[in-house]
Amino acid sequence: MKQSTTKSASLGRPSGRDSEKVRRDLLESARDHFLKRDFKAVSLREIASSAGVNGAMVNYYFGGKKGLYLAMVDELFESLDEKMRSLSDSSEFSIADFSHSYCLLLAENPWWPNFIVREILFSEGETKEEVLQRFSKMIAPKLLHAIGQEVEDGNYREGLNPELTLMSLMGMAIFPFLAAPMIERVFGMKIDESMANKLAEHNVALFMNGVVNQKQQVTEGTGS
Amino acid sequence: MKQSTTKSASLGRPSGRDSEKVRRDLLESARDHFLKRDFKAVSLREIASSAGVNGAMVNYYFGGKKGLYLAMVDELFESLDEKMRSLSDSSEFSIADFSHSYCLLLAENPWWPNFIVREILFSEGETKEEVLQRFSKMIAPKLLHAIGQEVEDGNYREGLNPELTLMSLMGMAIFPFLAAPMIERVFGMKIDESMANKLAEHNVALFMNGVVNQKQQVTEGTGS
DNA sequence: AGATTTATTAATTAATCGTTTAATTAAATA
DNA sequence: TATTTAATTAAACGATTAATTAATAAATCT
Repeated sequence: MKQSTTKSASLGRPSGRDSEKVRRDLLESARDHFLKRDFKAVSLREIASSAGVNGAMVNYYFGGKKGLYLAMVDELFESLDEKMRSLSDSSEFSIADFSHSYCLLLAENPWWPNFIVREILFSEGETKEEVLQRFSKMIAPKLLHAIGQEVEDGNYREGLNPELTLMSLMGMAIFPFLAAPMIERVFGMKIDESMANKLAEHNVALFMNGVVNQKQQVTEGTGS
Repeated sequence: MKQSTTKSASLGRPSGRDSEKVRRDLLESARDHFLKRDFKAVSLREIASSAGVNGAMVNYYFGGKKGLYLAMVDELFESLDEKMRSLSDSSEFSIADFSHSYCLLLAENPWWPNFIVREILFSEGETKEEVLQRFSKMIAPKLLHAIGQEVEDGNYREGLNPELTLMSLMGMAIFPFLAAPMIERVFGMKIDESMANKLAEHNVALFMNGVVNQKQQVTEGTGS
C-alpha cells in the first residue's frame, strides 16, 4: 500500500554522490562499531545507517557483512603494518627507544590492542589464523634478537630469558591501553597522550632498573 | 555427551532425574560456551543441547538467557573472590610474594584474564558495570597502598608512581596468559604451570631490579 | 536522443533467535 | 487412591537478522 504517484524522493541513484566516499564511510562506520561490539552484536543496518546509506549497500560494495568486516580488518592491518615498520626500521635500534615509541604509538591508536586481542582471542577462527600469522612476523623476531644481543654483550643480566623478557615488555606497554576502561575506573586516570608519555618513561625506567632503590642497596642476591 | 533426540518417549517429566544436576549442567555448559564466544554469538539451544536438555529449561531454571549468564558470572566471581582473598590475606604481605602467587593462580585459572577482559572491554554494558565494580574493589586498593608504603620506606625508588607501577606489574603478570594463543604461536612456548613458575620468578626479578646488568653499570642516566 | 550501466532504496525472503504455551508425565501430597 | 505440583519437551510466536530482488533514477556510452 502507498507509493503510487508519490515519487519517493530517495529512490534510485542519487545525483552527484561520490561512490568511493560511500565505500569509505561504510568502512569507517564498520570500524567504529566492530571495535566496540562483537561481530554478531552489530547489525548490518546499524552500520549502514550510521554511514547514511541503506543496508543493501554493504552487500553491493562488500558482498555481505563478513566481506565488510574482512575489508575493515585489512585496512586496520595495513595502517598498523606501516607504522610498525617505520618504528623498527630506525637506523639506531634500541629496546628502550622502541619501548618508548611503542607506547606513544599505542596512545595514538588506542584501538589497536583492543583489536588484536579481540581478533586473536575471541574471533571465530576464520580470520584468526591470518591475523595471527601477520602479527607473528611483524616485530617479535627482531625484538627477540635485539634482547638476546644485549645479553650477549653483557648489557643485560646474564641468564635473562629473551622470550619472557619480551613478554614482560609487551605486557607493560599494552596492558594499560587494553584495560583502559578498567584503569580509568579503578585508578581515576585518563588514558591519553600525556599519560602515555609518563607511562613510556616509567616503563623504560622500570624495565631497565626495576623498582628497588639502588642508592640504598646495590646488587642484591640476584642468585635465583 | 550428546543425547540428541531420544524420540517421543522423552516427553514429560523424566523419572529419577536430579533437577539440581540439570541446573549445574546448564551452568557448566554456559561457562564452556560463553568463555569461548560472545554472549550474542552463543544460542540458548546450543547451551541447552550441550547440557542434554531442551532450551526451555534455561527459562525454567534461570528465567532466560541473561539470567543464566549472570548466574554463571556470579559463580565465576565467587570462586575468584575466594582465591584472591586467601592470597592477599596472608599475614606477611609483600608485593613480590603476591606477584609470584598471582602468576601461579593465573596458571591454574587461565580462563580468568580472558573472562575479565571480555567482560570489561566487550560486554554490552549491562553486566559490565557490575563486573567492573566488583573487580575494582578486589585488590587494587591494597596493592596501591603497599607500593606507596615501600616508596615511603625508601625501599622503592623515590618518585615512583604507584598507579603506573601497579599497571606494569599487572601487565607483566596478566598479558602472557591473556595472549596465550599468540604467545604459543610466536614463541613456540606452552603456557602451562611450569612456564608460569619461570614467569613468576622472571617477573619478580625484573620488577625489582630490571634487566640491566648491575655488576657492570649502576644507575645509568636515563635522562630523556 | 536512446540504450546501457551504475548506484541506490524499499520490499521481500528465509533463517534464527529468545521466549511462551500447551501437552505430558513423574513425583509429592492429601 | 485421587489430586496437585514439578519438570520436561515439542511446537508455535514474534522479533530480528543477513541477504536477495525489484523498482528507480542518475551517469555514461553509442
